Parts: sequence; C-alpha cells; structure tokens
Amino acid sequence: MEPKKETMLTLSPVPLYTQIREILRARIFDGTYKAHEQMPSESELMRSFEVSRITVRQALGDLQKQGLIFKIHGKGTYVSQPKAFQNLAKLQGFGEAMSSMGYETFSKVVNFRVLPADKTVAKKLDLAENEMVAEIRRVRYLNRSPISLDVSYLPRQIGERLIKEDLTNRDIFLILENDYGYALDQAELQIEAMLADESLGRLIQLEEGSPILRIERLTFTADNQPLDFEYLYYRGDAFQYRLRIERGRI
Amino acid sequence: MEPKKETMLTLSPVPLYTQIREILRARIFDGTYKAHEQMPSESELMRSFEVSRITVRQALGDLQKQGLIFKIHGKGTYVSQPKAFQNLAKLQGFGEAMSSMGYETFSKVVNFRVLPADKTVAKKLDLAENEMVAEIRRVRYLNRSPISLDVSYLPRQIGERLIKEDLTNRDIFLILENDYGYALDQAELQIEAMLADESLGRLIQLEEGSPILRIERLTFTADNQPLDFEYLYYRGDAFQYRLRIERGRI
DNA sequence: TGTTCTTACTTGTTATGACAAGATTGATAA
DNA sequence: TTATCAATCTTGTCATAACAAGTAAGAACA
Repeated sequence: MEPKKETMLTLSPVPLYTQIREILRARIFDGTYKAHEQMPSESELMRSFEVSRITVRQALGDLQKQGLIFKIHGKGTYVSQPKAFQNLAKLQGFGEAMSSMGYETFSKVVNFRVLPADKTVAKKLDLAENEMVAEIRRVRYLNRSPISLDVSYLPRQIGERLIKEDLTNRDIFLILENDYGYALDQAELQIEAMLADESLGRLIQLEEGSPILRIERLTFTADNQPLDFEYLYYRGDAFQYRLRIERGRI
Repeated sequence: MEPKKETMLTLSPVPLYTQIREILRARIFDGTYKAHEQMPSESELMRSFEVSRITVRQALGDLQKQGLIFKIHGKGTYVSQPKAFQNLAKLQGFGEAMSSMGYETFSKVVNFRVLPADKTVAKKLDLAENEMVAEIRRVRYLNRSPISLDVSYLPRQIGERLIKEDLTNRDIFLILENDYGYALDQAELQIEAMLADESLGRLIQLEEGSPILRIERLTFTADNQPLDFEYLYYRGDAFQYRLRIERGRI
C-alpha cells in the first residue's frame, strides 16, 4: 500500500519547513509520537511530504531547538521526555532534592583539578586572585539520563578532601555539613537561559543549541563566609526550577 | 589589495563550520566585532574562508543559538549586547526593578482580551474552569529594545479596570497596590529555559531558537488569595535573574 | 555459538545553484 | 527638495547531489 501523502499548502505563504514543523509538533503533542519513541527518518519524511531533505532537516532542527526531539547520529530521531523540577527556595543539593521526590539520581565526576582562581572565582570565594582552588566537574543523572553539568569551586584543601569521597552517590552539601561540620546557611543565585555549546552538549548528551538553564550559585556558611561557588548547567528540555518569594523583603 | 585569506585546517577532523564558528566567536570575545556592530556578510565570509554559503550559515546559526549574534532579514548580521538582570528574591514588577537600577524601560500592550480560563489558569487563580478572566499581553522594553513578553491573567473585573490605565509607563503591581488597594504579599515561581518560537520571536524581535528564560509567576495577596498569574518570557541573551536563598527553610 | 564482515539505514557535513524577500543606496524625475 | 524607481546587497527558503560517519541487522565463517 502506498505511503500516505501528507497534506501541505504549497501555495501558502508559510514556508514549507514551518508547515512540516507544525504538523510534526502537533503529532508529538497529540501523542501520535510518544516520548522516547523513534520518529520517521529523514528519508521517510522527505517521501511523505514530497520535499527535499534540507527542508525536512530544517523542520526537525526547529523541533530540536524547542527541546521536543533529539537526534542520535546514525540511529534516528526521538521524541524528548517531559521535565523534572527542583524547588528553588530551599538551598539543597541536587541529589537531596531529587531523591526526596522519588527520582533516581547520581553523579559522575568528569574532571578534578587544582588551579589558580580566575578573577571571578577569587572574587566570589573572597580569595586572592591566583590563589589555588579546587575545581570539581560532575555530570548529574536523573533516571539514568544526564541532566546537568555542575562545576564547583572550593578552597583547595576542602576540594582535595571532597574528591576522595563518594561523589557518585552523595551530595557535596551533605558531606560538607555532616562529615566536615560546616553550617551551610545561604546562597546567592543568578539564573539565565543560554544555549548548549558543543562541549557542554557532549557532556550531557544534548545537541548544541538546546536551551540550558544556567545558574551561578555562591553558598555561604552561617558566619557568612563564602564556601562553594558553582556553575550549574541544566538542560532546559528536562528541568525547571520553582520557588516562592515575598514582596518587600531583601 | 586582496582580502586576507582565513586560516583553516582543511585536514582537521573538526568540521569546517565548527572551525569558522570558533574563529568568529573568538573575534566577538576579543572585541574585534563589538556589540551591535555589523559583521561581515555571508558572501564576504564565504570568500574569506573559501567555503560554501551553507557552511557559513551553519557557523552563524550556532553563534545565533548561543545568543552571540542576531540577524535581520535583508540587512545583516550583528553582534548581540550583554545582558541585564533582575534580583529575583524581591517580588517586583519589571519596571520598578529596572528603573531602580537606572535602565530606561516601558511596556507596550500588544493584546487584551477577556476569555474563559483554561484548566491551568483556572487552577492557579482558584477559579472555576471557563470562568471569564482577563488576559493582558505586553512586550517589555529595556533601553528601547524589546526584552520580554509578559502574559498576565487576572480576574475579569480587575483586568478590565487595569487595561484602562497607563500600562506603558506603570507597573501592574504598583497599580494594584497603590490605586486598587491590594496588599501583594508572595509569589510562586517556576523557572525554566526554552527556545523562542516564531511568534514569540516576532514579538520581541528575537530569532527563533534563541534561548528564553521562561517564568510562571503566581502572585498572592496578604490574605493568601491568588490574584495575578503570569507567563514571563525573557530573552536569555539579554537578561538574567539573581536571588539569595536560605538553607533549611520552606 | 560466537565473531567478523558486509550491507543497509540513519544522521552529519559540504557543495552548487536558484529564486524570494527585505533593506539600502543612488539616480532620475517632478 | 522630495518622491519614486531601479540596482545592488543582504538574509531566507528550497532544491539536488555526494560523501562521511555512526548504528543495526543479517549472513557467513570459525
């Protein structure tokens, strides 16, 4: 039986790639294509819509940017899954937040090094520039999928101690509090949206150009000393933050 | 004099478009191309790098996704400017936050309508589904550039009253408090990253696929009644949120 | 039964080409 | 001096084509 010919308005002012994108998007939302299900290949879509491959790729590229699909080189195109969230009002490590909500999570240290603090890190941690600090890079996993890259900067000795701990299964915050005796108190955050670049994309298995929730977090002890400065890069397609704030308070 | 030939490693395993992207990116960061300055055209880059137009477009497409450049159909490619931020711990309207920091800001109402609340809006505002609410859509400007789309839902009568006010220069929060006598107290937020779609992109003059900081905010009065439910879409390339949070508090 | 190789299918990269659509600039005419 | 038009330059859209690189499945061989 002949494959079904897709209906498109070739006389429409709407670009072909936009029409195709909207048709595919509607199919994702109406459940025709389900999360993690493989979508038709580029060749199949070319045949169905009777367009060139570049037109199909442009439509798919947009869906990918919107986080609705992902592609695996040589394998296929898949529908993305909906996202988790963390309550932001509470200063918590990722593991404690996720496990209290029933998600399976762990992290993998992908790099550890001791290096001279750059201007930003020195200023945040109230150290002299070029003073040695520890940098710990971890990829966080949620339900066995990578969800974020976490780059932490701490004073050298603390970092060198931490790297010997089981950072796969334990949060740095809990180790600092329970094992090392620091009273963590407050944190300053700044939050913005960015796009994944190639190296980040490689680490958390996300295509370049995907939306990223980027957070800088500086955590203080109870005596107001900065202790832990982090860059957190969460994939925007799978994660959101929530919080409750008040009016009139600083 | 002959245009300078760009150096590239044609025998490198790194794709040509990636090399070009990194060269251009370095030039943005080192100041060779400055914010709002027009970059070389696609044709000029084709000639300089001796590659096809699609290779150049792919490199530029990536820089665009990273928010470093923007394109104007028929005009050219420009370097983006660095971003502003809002302190998130304080529940403020955009105008009051930005004007207290010396930015020039205003908003434009792009749509107002009264419509039946959908499930989400009804639930957030503690109304019956299909009860009529007011929807106010505004584009916010910072230093005369569009920076966000704000879609507010309020009970019908309040919305119908508000739309008669000068929403170009005044914040809805201040009108609710000072003119209408509501004591705004707290808000719940959820924050995530997404990519701009075509319609949003058109409203805030951003290319599709650019990173967006998307925030849902539900504001309550002092007697804990939900009053104002908003979707806020901030361009990620020009804006970030900051806040200070505490450990151990809910 | 396990391993290796080949084939086929998938997405990634790059090229050439053409025309559409928007913006700008300069020339011309009123 | 102003308005209009044409030419040129810019990005947007779409086509055809070829080869690279990754994955999977099935066949063949040990």
